[in-house]
Amino acid sequence: MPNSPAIDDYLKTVYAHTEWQDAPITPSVLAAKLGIAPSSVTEMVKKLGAQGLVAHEPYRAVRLTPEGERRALEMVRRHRLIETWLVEEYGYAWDEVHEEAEVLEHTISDRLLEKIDARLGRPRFDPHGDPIPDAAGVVERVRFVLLAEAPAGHEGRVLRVSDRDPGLLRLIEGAGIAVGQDVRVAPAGLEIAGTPVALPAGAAEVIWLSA
Amino acid sequence: MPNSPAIDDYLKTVYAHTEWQDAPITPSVLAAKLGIAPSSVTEMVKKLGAQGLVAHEPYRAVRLTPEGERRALEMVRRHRLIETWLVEEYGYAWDEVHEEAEVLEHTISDRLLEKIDARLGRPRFDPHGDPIPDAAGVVERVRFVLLAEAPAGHEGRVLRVSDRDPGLLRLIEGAGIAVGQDVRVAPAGLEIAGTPVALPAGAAEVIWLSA
DNA sequence: CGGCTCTTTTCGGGTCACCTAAATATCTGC
DNA sequence: GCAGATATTTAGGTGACCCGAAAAGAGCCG
Repeated sequence: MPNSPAIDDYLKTVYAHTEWQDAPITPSVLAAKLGIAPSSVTEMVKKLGAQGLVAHEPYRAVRLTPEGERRALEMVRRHRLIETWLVEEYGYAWDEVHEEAEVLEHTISDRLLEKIDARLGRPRFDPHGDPIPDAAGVVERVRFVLLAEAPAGHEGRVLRVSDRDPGLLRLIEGAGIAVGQDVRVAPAGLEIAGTPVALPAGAAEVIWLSA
Repeated sequence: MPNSPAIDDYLKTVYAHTEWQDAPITPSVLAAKLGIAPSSVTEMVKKLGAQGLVAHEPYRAVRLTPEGERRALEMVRRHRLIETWLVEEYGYAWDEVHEEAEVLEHTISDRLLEKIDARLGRPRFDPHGDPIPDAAGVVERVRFVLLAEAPAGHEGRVLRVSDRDPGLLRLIEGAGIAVGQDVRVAPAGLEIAGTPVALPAGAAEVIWLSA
């Protein structure tokens, strides 16, 4: 059973959904994230099930099998390594890499990917703070809290900013927030080194802090 | 009329055929080069004709329209720049780049391609000696002879070695022949700096010399 | 627990790029 | 200039992946 770009995208999306929260993904959410009709998801999920890549009972959420997860991690690795590479070597800003990586992850050969990985010094996190699985599919796990759910007064480091919305990413960057920064959760925003910082609308839903 | 990888491959292949010889390509040759059935070519050529990319009357050869050539040159540029980049930056050998470039040429964005071009210093020839069209589609043209058709005693520089057959490329490299070298055509092979060099079978059909 | 809503699936279709087999046009040698 | 060989086109499919409309299941509220 050979893979295809479409299949890889499904697996990656299912995986990504559970990476920073625990509920498994439902078909409608999967459809929304992939930008396709729910009926198409039903069909494809059936195929993935037949290939042993996902477990799925009708009208229930979709989960990856171990083999499905293995392949998903492979794609996540590709995506994040490529994003890192575009930022480090080609002067892309962290909010500009997602789309290009979305395409290249399907077409760069294993060989080139390995050279890229080596050249970057086998990075363990991408520019958004997401961990990059190693070639064996092992991922670093860190304890985290979503900013929207962190109590006021919580102190931590900005671990990750979701790369789903480039516009929001730019606003967040404009507000002076960067991955790796030490921050403190204020009643209505963040404090960086004691200085309060106003957050763009929706930002608390895409910023993760260390626990 | 959006492009597709398939369409781009047709245009590029039609263009490539007339680049180093003059007869326009026939459907069967096109099918052979693309590795698909002749009937598929008929169908696709009809579509390309409807889009104004090729001129074709039934049972005749296929020619590019100006617009078709423009797009073909765009693809040729992509292919050759990517090949050059893989050799210069990622340590690929000149016989290893073709396949990777074949895929990446369809998926690298204009923006990344431009950065690659700039980083390489806007090269005008690729590792096989093929000229790289500039962003406006202008190509360097050089007077050339196919080795198989050069008279014994002819002296010239190795301009180009076709990249179609990686195995043959390796044999040619193994024989000590490289792009840019000054050579002399001997009755049964080549002379490099007076030393006769034996040629692998078929090599004379893929090596071009300056006229 | 019955009805209403929202989610998911089923069903019939569509496009793209490919295929094989069969028909037809062109070319070549005599 | 005609027969046979060869090239090309037509006709009828196929597999991926997607769609919208309609049917069916699941969840919830009174």
